[in-house]
Amino acid sequence: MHNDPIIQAKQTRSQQTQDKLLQALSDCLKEQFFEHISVAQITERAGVSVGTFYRRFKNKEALLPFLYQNFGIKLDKWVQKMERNTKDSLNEQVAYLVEKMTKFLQENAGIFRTLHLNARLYPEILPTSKLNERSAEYNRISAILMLHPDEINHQCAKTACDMAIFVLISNLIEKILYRELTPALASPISINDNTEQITLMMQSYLTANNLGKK
Amino acid sequence: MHNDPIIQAKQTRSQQTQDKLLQALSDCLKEQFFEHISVAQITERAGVSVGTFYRRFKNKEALLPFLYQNFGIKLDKWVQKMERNTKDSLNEQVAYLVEKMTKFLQENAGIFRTLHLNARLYPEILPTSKLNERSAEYNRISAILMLHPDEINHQCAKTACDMAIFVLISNLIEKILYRELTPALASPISINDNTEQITLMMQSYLTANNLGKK
Amino acid sequence: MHNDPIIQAKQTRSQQTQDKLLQALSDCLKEQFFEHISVAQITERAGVSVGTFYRRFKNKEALLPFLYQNFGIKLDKWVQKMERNTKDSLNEQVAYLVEKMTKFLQENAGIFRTLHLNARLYPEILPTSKLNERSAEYNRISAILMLHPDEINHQCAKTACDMAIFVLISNLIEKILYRELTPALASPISINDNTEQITLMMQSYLTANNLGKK
Amino acid sequence: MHNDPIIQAKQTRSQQTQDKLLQALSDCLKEQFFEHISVAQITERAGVSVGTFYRRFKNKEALLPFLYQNFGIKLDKWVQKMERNTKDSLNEQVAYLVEKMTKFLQENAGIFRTLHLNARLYPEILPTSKLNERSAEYNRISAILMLHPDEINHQCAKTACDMAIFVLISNLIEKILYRELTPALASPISINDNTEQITLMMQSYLTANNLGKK
DNA sequence: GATGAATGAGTCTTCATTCAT
DNA sequence: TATGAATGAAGACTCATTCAT
Repeated sequence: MHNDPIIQAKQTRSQQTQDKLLQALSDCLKEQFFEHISVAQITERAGVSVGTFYRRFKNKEALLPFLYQNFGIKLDKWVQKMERNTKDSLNEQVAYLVEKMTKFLQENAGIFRTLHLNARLYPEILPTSKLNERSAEYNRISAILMLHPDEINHQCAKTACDMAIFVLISNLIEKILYRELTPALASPISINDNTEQITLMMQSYLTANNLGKK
Repeated sequence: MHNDPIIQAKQTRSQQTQDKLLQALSDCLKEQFFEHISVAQITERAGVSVGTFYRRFKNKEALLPFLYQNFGIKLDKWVQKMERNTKDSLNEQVAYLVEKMTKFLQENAGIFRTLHLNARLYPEILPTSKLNERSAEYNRISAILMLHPDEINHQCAKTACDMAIFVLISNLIEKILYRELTPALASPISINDNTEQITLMMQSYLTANNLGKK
Repeated sequence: MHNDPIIQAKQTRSQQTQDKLLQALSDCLKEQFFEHISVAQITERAGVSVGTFYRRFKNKEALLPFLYQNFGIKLDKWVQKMERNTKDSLNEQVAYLVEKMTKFLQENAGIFRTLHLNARLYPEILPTSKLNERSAEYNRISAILMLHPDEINHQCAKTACDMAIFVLISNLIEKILYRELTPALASPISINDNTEQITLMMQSYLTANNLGKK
Repeated sequence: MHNDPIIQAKQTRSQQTQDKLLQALSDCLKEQFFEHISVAQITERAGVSVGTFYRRFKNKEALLPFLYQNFGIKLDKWVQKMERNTKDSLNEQVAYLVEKMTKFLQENAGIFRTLHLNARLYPEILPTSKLNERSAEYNRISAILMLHPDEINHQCAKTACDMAIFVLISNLIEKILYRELTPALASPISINDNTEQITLMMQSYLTANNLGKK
């Protein structure tokens, strides 16, 4: 006769449906692109009726913010993990970051691809605030490199770290998320080589070695 | 009453229709994404009937290879120009390449974006052979850097050049084509800084300076 | 622990719910047509759940008879008022009736329009018995004119009075309820002129002047 | 090998479809109200596909103007007929008009009901210009009565004729189009009596007999 | 009883593709 | 051969009604 289980159950029912729908969308996204997924498909996969879908969400697009939000949590956790596992030297830190980020992208390729492409197809439906939050996380990753300021040989260490992170991410997006397409495909570098070389490139860039320029 | 002129005329007419349709598609692509363009729209813009469209092309997707082909010609010309304008030192060569490629992408952002996204949305409709041709062009760009072998301080100069080019392209795709989106947006590097820094990074990477690593 | 108060309370509560729903429907009808009002809208406005609605009423249409009934009470009161305020001469009586009826329609245009249109859109859901009751009220209005039998110059005074009332009502429906639509709109008669002229017409018709007929 | 038949055929095909759809709507309207008719119903009845419907008309509502237009032509013809068949005396003229108009409404009750109700349900979709045209036709009918100015005993003959016509139309709308509903139902006047009495009323009103008032 | 979540039939609408002319 | 009318499958969305809690 306790209230809690009942309330819990009530909350859960509603929430369960929403979760089922989000999960169904995630599943569908592994096979096809958002645009090609119909509401009927999602609801069928979720085991609910279309009406139920429209009771929760205004339309298919309304699901995306939740996807972004869920992803944000995942991303935050990952960054936290990186922040807890710092390395003693810059070079080690860079190597570790490249390795872990590669793995992170590989393991979440489906969701990453979706969000990456959606952002490009529907820039308007992304709430600006969310984007800013990503910016915060990029900063935090950059800050991890900044833990080794004396090893960074650069006019502006901050800029260098930001740039290194940005280059790394751009590189991994193409190499990991779209490895079977141009430009990744056109480039004869294997994934393993890519990991090694991008590490090397970041290290070269960040450390003293830029004396050569002028 | 000679056959030739008539056939000629027919071929020409046929060709004209095809060109008109391709042009119409290109025009439409400036305003909306391929997916959202209907056959009716294309034919209306081209001034031909839908029936005529289906006489020439199996479906809308069948237009894309032609678009890729046209782009291939453009790309080839650009690479040729790069091949003709080589620099004396590796560092100069890198700086020149970064500058020109940035400009090339900026000037053709529309078509680049379309092809880049289409490739990601419809990987299946890209004929493999076309991709290989791209691969050839990537190779040629890489080869330009290889003109300075003694300046490249690397186990495998070829790998290093390929990698440098691939990183450059990935970087420019995000920074130039999607500058208002994550990750470009989340990164605080300006476009000018990006040009400068990516040059620096490639130079650091390619030249001797990797002594620091170990 | 007496039953009465509880039952009373229950009945009251039940009745309250019903009243709330009827009131909600009335409110909605001021803004949109019955057809376009959803059960969800009504219940939301009434502050009850849809389930509760369906416990009370078979469906949305089942609300209408209650609306008609409420209106019947209003109408009855108005007729009673007319019956209490009779005039000495037929002409005066007609003028008074026209004036008051015009005002009555103007003041209740919303509900009149609704019932008038609903009756036309859903003739089947009007319980016949209710209609007969209207018939009774029409008769009572007609009877008011019949209070001046000697002034009515007609083969059948009853027929003449019934006819006069019917013509008056038809005229006011179009002129008052739908004054911005055809036929009212197409007719260049102003509302004031209409009041005056319909009075005149009824008087002409009812009084001696039908000598012309044969 | 004449062009005409072919062109004719082409024009006809397109036109035929449109006519079929309009006819189908008309047929459906005999059984149910516009609002309750689905596009699928109309196209099925017309023997064409839904796609064909949407090629001609933006949506269901887009059919209405055509219905109005067709009706306008019919109405115009009827008015012309009335204009050609004038009577020698006002009384005869009134009687003739009442008789013919009653018949006209009876024969076109379906379409009249539809237009009358639609105007009330969707006042916004009626192009104002069309309404004005009706106004012209009302004027023409009124003008027929005005052919007997010396028989009309009224301050303003024009006003009297307009009023008479408006009252007649209002009366017939309720009595003919909605004879089984309030107020027509509530009034004990038969249709035959109504014809006779409305004639009488108009005659009384228009002719000298208004001396009695004061 | 009351609640409101879930259902699913029904409607509108689009658009790729076919086919009569 | 070119045209554009016709087709119909497919998808989005609504809402009256039911039913588990």
